[in-house]
Amino acid sequence: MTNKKYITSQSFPSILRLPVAVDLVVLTVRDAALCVLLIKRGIAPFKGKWALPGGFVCTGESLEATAQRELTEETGIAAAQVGYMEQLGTFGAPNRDPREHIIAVAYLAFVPNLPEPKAGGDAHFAAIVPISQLFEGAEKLAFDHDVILQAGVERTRAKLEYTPLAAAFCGAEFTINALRKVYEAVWGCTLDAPNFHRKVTKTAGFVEATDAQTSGESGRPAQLFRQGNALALHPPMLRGG
Amino acid sequence: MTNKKYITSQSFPSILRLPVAVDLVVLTVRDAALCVLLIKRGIAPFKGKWALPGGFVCTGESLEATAQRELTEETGIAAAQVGYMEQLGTFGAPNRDPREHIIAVAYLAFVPNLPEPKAGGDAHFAAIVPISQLFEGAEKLAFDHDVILQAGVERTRAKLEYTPLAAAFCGAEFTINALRKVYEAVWGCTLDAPNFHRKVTKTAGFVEATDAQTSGESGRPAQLFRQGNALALHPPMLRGG
DNA sequence: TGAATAGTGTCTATGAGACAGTATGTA
DNA sequence: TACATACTGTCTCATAGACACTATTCA
Repeated sequence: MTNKKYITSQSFPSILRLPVAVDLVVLTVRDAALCVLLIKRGIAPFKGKWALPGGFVCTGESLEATAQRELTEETGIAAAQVGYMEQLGTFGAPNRDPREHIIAVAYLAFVPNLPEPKAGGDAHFAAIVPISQLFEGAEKLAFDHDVILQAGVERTRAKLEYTPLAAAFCGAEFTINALRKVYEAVWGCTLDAPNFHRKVTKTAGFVEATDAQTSGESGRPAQLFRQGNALALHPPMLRGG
Repeated sequence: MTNKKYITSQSFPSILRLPVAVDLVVLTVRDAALCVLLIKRGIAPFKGKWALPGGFVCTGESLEATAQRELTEETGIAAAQVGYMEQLGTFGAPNRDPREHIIAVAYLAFVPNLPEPKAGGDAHFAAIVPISQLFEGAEKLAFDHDVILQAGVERTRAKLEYTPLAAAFCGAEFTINALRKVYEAVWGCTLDAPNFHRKVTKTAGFVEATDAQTSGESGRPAQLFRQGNALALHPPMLRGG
């Protein structure tokens, strides 16, 4: 579709039109720490700064399609590797990009522990960085990506309370112990292993047992589970407070 | 700012630009029923259909500013009357508007019981309609507004569980009974009045007592409360199941 | 006094949390 | 056998829910 054709298909000639970007908060748990996938910017503005991966909505494309496309293009993560994805929020301050007013729709994705990312097609690098390092360090992300990342982390912490989505950080099959380590990484606390085990296995729809067990490791083999079919946990997990 | 100047300020000449609308899900409780404020469309498409109020983002305007402006322009509700407002989500399917691809950022607002709305400046009518009537009836809202409204109602039901925002449906001061009726309207159930009273008054930051009481009504006067300063309820309200 | 609404007491069942104890694997 | 990890039992305390009961107003 040519630009000319696009222009002539406009129904509101006088209405403001804005570029719409989709930015991704891709989270994973690595070495017992919640981490985010970042891209080092190769061009101005914020050249050399870390940023969330993202890109612009194209003609005829839904927001979800843009998110999936950018995930693959920018980070090399296939759709099948993504444990969960949802819309996080939309950020539209007129000055959030120094070039012009750009609307950013942020998506939040949970992926199981990843291999080191390969850089995408462009001349930029991807890295998986612990959240704690970003919040402690003085280094700011590009644009308003600190705010978006913070929103993503808080959404994630809340999601683990009332949904079974912690399993989205694990593979298809996982032990209760692995699930507990996800909670501990995301919430930044320790949980009592026996009580956690009972709570998870007795909450309807949280996990379902498979026929398999772990083997070859030290200690008693652990039962393997799959994510259950519940959309919400009744009652929810609690983090005190 | 002229259109010419706008065009020359673009930094990405080849990038798709889309109209960005803000649509409002304005909810209130009236006659013990959760209701939404709707506008009857005066122009095609969907002429004569009910729709959510909304309008386009203007130059230099944030999403929140657009939401506030549309609320006042389309419904006559002043900012001070709004109990609470938050972003609900963004809807961007390419075919959601038959004219062209339009991104809609939806906002959710809670307002205390309203007077009958006056029509806005345009030739359209506003009405406050019970949610139950919309979900039962066969009549569909314009565009994808049924989906947006559904998302708003579900967000609201969830918000009442873990925040003190039910108070945003009441005035500045309210009785515990009035607060309970908000819960009953939004959740569509009945709650035990004595237990509700104890739960609300004993949860830190949910409500704070004022010096005032009701008077002139039948029965024992009721203490008046204000919304507390808690952002979240620990532990949350429960709706069973 | 009676009706109406506000608010408290109290009993029971359920679940969270602490932590002792048992089960089952590897070295 | 020693050790490591998985899992279960059990006790205590806090809270939700049911519902009897008391308090305070108006007619």
